[in-house]
Amino acid sequence: MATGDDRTTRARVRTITDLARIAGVSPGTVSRALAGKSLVNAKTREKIVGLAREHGFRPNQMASGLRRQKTGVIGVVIPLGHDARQQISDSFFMTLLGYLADELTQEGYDLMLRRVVPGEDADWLDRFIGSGMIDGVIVIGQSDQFALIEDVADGYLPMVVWGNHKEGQRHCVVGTDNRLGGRLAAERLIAAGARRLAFLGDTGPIEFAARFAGAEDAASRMGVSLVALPTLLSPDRASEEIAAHLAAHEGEIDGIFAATDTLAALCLAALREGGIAVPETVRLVGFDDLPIARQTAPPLTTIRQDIAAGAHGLVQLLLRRLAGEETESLVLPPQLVIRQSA
Amino acid sequence: MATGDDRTTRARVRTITDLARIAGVSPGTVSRALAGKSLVNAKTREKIVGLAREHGFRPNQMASGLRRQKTGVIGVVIPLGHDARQQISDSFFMTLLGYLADELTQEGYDLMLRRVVPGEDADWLDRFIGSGMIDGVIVIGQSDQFALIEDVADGYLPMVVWGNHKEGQRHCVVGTDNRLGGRLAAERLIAAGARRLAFLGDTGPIEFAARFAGAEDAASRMGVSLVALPTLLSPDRASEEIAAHLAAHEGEIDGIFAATDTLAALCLAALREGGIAVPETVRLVGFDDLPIARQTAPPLTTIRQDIAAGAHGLVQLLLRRLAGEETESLVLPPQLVIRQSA
DNA sequence: AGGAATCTTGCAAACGTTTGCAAATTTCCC
DNA sequence: GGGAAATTTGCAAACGTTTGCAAGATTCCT
Repeated sequence: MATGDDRTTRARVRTITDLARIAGVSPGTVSRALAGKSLVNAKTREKIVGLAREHGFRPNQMASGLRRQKTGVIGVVIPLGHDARQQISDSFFMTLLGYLADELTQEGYDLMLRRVVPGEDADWLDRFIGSGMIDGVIVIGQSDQFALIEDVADGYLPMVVWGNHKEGQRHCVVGTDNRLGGRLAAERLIAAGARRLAFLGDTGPIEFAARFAGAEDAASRMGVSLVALPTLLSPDRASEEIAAHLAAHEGEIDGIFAATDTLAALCLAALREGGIAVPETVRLVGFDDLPIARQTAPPLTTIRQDIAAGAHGLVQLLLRRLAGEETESLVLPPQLVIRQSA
Repeated sequence: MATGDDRTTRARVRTITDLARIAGVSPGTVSRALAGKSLVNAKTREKIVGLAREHGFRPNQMASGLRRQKTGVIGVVIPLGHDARQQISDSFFMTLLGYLADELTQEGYDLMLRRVVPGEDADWLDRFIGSGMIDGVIVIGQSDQFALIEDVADGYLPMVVWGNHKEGQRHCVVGTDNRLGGRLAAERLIAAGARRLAFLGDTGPIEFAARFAGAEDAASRMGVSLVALPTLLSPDRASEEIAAHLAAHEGEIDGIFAATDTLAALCLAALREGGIAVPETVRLVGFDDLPIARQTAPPLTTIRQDIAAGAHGLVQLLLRRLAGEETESLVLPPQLVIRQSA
């Protein structure tokens, strides 16, 4: 057996031409056989496929990509607006990335990942698209690059973005209805007895701004107060910042809507530290429904984003755009998950 | 201005030949100019680079890759041994992935991500390597594929694996000294007053087995007992399982070493549920030092893996292997982080 | 049996870069 | 000013695959 293997494997077969020589046919035929085209005789195909397997041959994707003018690779890019956001956003974006990997694999695409810092590289999106390495691109998070993305969208069809939907925008986006989510959160706090609300989080990023706006909608409709407690979101500083906010508003707040479960968890720790009972004294609602939401004490009431559905939507829309179709954006409904913090 | 732009951009310049025509030189010269080679006259280069920028031209990476026989892409593959492990492993692996993305970008490489289920696709590693799309590969986690990875390592140099180091193995691995970590955990539990220890986690995966072995070392040396409480690690079932374990060993255990912070967090919840005081009645130590470890109540004492250092090591070793060097494995020291759970 | 219709195959030209080689140009030195 | 040396360019052949076209086999029908 070993000798047999040695003999057949002796000259490594790396190209379709090598295989053609061994099989006694032309390279074109091998190509057609391996591609499973119907233009090749069944017996010939069988023989070629057998030989390919035996020699562990796989056609070179680069050459194939070059010739066919498509690569079978989808680019996934995460713009990091300010470094500070990076760590906080990780948990959510990374989970989304995992689902994306699964969805794309299932559709036969590979995934090329890039993190970029737009500040250092104004050209990030064009560069990725122009590289010729990817058939389409998924942008995870608009960060502060809304305008640039809009520009690119005008001349480049196969792009889908995870983020917030804004009336009349030109790029195709998939995302949760943040405003509705914010409303649900505030309504829950109010239903749980809160009358003096606070929003914990930076209102700069567009998604967070929408969550805040939704909360404002509910608060003003129900006639309760709402104050914004901006945080830098830098993971090291967030804890102190939150504690400072809580101290500054001691006794003036009885319901907190955190922009993110991660922030909510930190907030919960700060409240515990301060001896403030949750949910008795202060009610708390998070956003995302990350795994951590289940594991805090008490478990977090939160607004769930359906990450799996989001990934699915991103990929399906992208596929249709790859086929040349102009697609609409997709706005997913958030869902209130009641646990024990509110 | 608009007219000027229109005129120059009129015929989209997509290939190096297009640009050559405009610049009045040969394609070869353009190629050399853009590559920054010294064989081209400074003035010519300047002109060409200027035109390239003006027209937003970027050389096609596929063609370049094909010709140069290198792609500038590193494959990162996550084998999912059994589906069950997937979700639990996410938190740690995804963080590692983030750091890898940064390290690789910094070195000028792109990252191609693949998740594979070895059970469904026995050929996963060869297929990735043979695709011709990547210059090297980083495997995140050995899962249950140790033997297969060893085989591949014999014939393929540019591969580095995150995982456990085993005496005499042939593939280059970067990872934490799990056994030492296990010892540190057990020693901490004992120092905190525990005498009847338990290990919470599946001892199947090789990393976890090593952690358990390390704990055994310490336990037997110090003359305390240690029992293994295997868990399936499927996220839905884990909670119930842990609760069952705790109930079964009620009062017989005063120190728990959880294989993972995620498990430790679940365990903490179960203990709280059962009204068992931590760390007074039962001491608890986790592993990884994930962000969550800081946010539980009480915060977790845990064994820290330096993920950033791991990512750095993986990339540096891979680079040396790409240069043809045979490299040794890299074993990183774990670090005990004392918080309040033990 | 003879030709039309259908299958299979081979040929050769792409896909867009890079690069060894040699030709053309410039610079330098005596 | 003349030739050697150095610099700058162009030419054309790769890299490994796919695919339109046409030629060669087969099959089928009358």
